[in-house]
Amino acid sequence: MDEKQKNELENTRAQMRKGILEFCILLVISAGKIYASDILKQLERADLIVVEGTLYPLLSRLKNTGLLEYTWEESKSGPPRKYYILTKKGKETVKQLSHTWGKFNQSINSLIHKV
Amino acid sequence: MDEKQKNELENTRAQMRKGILEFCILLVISAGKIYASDILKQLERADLIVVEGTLYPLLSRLKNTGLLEYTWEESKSGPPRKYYILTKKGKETVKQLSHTWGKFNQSINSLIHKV
DNA sequence: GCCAGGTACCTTGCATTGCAAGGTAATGTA
DNA sequence: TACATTACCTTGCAATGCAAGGTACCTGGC
Repeated sequence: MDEKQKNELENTRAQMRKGILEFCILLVISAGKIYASDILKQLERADLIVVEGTLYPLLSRLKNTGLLEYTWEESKSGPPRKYYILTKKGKETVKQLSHTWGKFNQSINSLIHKV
Repeated sequence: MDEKQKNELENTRAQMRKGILEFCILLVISAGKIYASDILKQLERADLIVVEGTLYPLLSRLKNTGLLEYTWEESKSGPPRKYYILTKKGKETVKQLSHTWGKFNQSINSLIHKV
């Protein structure tokens, strides 16, 4: 496999990752209050590469659309942290998106099995 | 559920769709030679919304990166058609992407089950 | 023959958004 | 006080999906 193809592959993977990013972040937060740096660690543990410059604007967007809210909390070892939780709307959205995810899975499986 | 939330939801869904688009197109083509308009129909049947303005540039890109090639064929009822097939590289890539898809599925499941 | 309608391919311009890079500020430690 | 660490945030660029509009070929009715 040559360099060009590797890049193409990595690019497509990146696109997939982007697509599920927002969903994954909501999933992580749905597990309980959490702040940005820890969200990054959780996602990394799930093999999803995300960086700060992506996460912060996204969190702001999700807050502005009413899916998230946050509270400041002091830390024992550093500056204060913004702890995010899902709003009621956020929880509903996660449910809907889980369903959507299932649907896409079906779509892809139906395409795969035609081969 | 209000209008704003619906939009937010639809937006996130659109992002997911985008992410898997390229993969899905390759899957469709992997089933056998096919031309653009029929690709659109196949995707629609799998509940994936795609439009011409998205598909054509993407097909060109995939051709340029060597994943696809095409041949012109006359039609019995209209202008000639570009029939696409996967190259060897394309087939490899589809395999890789199927694997990637499985991985993302795992990631998401691991996140879901933490809740 | 000619033109209306259908089919098929393609391009332009805009808006969204992930990401690299760089910046600010609070706290802890030497 | 200086430096490191942790945490939050912003700017500018590049990629890309999509709406809208455009070109060209073919068929069938007149």
